[in-house]
Amino acid sequence: MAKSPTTTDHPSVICTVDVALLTLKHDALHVVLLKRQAEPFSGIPALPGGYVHAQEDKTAWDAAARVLRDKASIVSPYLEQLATYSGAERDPRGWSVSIVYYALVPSDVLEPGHEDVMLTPVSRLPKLAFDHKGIIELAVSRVRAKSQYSSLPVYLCSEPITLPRLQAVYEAVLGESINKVSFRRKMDELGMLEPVEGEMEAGGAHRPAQVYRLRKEFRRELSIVARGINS
Amino acid sequence: MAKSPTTTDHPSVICTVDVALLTLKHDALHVVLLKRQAEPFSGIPALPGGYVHAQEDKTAWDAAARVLRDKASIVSPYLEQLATYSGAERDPRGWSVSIVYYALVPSDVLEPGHEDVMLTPVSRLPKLAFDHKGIIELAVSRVRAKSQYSSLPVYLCSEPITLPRLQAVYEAVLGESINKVSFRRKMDELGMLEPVEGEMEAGGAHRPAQVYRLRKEFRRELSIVARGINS
DNA sequence: GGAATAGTGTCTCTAAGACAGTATCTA
DNA sequence: TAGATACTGTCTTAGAGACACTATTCC
Repeated sequence: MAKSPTTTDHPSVICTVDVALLTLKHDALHVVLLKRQAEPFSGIPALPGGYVHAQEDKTAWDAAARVLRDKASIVSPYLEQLATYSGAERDPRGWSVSIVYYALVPSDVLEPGHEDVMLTPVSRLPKLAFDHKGIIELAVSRVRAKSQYSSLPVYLCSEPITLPRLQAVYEAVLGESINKVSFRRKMDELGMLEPVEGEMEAGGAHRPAQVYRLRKEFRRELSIVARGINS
Repeated sequence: MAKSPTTTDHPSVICTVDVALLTLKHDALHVVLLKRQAEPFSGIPALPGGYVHAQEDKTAWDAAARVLRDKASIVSPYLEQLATYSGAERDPRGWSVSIVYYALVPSDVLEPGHEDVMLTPVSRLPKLAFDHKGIIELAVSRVRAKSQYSSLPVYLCSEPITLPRLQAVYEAVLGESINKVSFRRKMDELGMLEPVEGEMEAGGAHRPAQVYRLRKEFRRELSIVARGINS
């Protein structure tokens, strides 16, 4: 065991972060991909990512947030660690570590402008750089699993929200229809929404829906229930 | 963006793995701790861990398996990634990444011999090196959560197993008693056990218990149920 | 036979789903 | 008023827990 106080005995590890930035478009999960500008995999779509900047980032989470800010102009999304991919084979430059995060945003915070930004349905992924295809698949399955028993999908919605729209979001994420009564019981149990008194969402030839907002306690924190939404 | 083909633009990141090795002793979860031999935190208990050896380890998982082999003589435990801890503050040597794994073993595969090996109840953790206390707490909560709806606790048992003993293991992990009928229904639903025909575990002044073994499909793979064991 | 634990049959209770009813808007 | 969707009341059904009963061993 070395006792070199400041620097590395084993410097030959590349340390990066990548972010699977997910959103909902046309009732389907999409992921943000960027065409790579540099080798390796130049020109191939990849997740937004980059080196950890030890001088600048306090943690890998901060590095992921910086990547989102710089490459997608996203400022404070729901951002959580997914897993860490590592090994000698995944990057031709050498033994690499990628600490991977996933983020959820409402589609309206994505700027349409950017060149090279591809908003791609997760069910139709093209060839991707590195092991990013497997990463996205893991991210999607994680989001599906957490959506079963938590308020996670609200981060795909812009506020304020109505229960019918939120149910459509859950159904899009989970890929199956949900019983309306059960869904509303579950949202009540989650306790994350509060009605905005008197506010209704009109806009159709039908009864308007009650408007809700997310309680402050759940703006950055998930709400969890013991038994999931479907079986 | 750099295009240096083999080495690092940002070399000043320390890359390590740590393992939360958990077992059951006296019906309580315990974690294996080692007194650190070197600075920093020399003499303080810590999780078994070490540098990633880029020449030797194909992935971080392999590094974790090597650490277990070298430091605890554990050969093929259930070993799964927990999370990655990173940042400038957690290690006085500099900006560090620790890819953390957790492992479950039956207590009888732990060699009692080793000096400096402390088998410590997770409910009575001493002062620990680095951020290892928080890591252990996360590992325990992850194991508890997964045990609700999966066969994870079987990795804490040595085979062959009986249902009464397995129920005691689940109860120890979850920290609450489980209805016997429900538990047996759930084990049946998990479908991971097969009875060893004719084999009974005697050893008391009472009816002997049917002996089961783990089906081959589940030796390295969890079995999952949709609805958890308790509510 | 008595004590102890293994294993099972069955009733109750809770929670999820089905379904239909009422409410409230536009055209 | 017709049509559409929001919301709610309530019945049905499925799964989890309670409890008691039988089974099998040792003493």
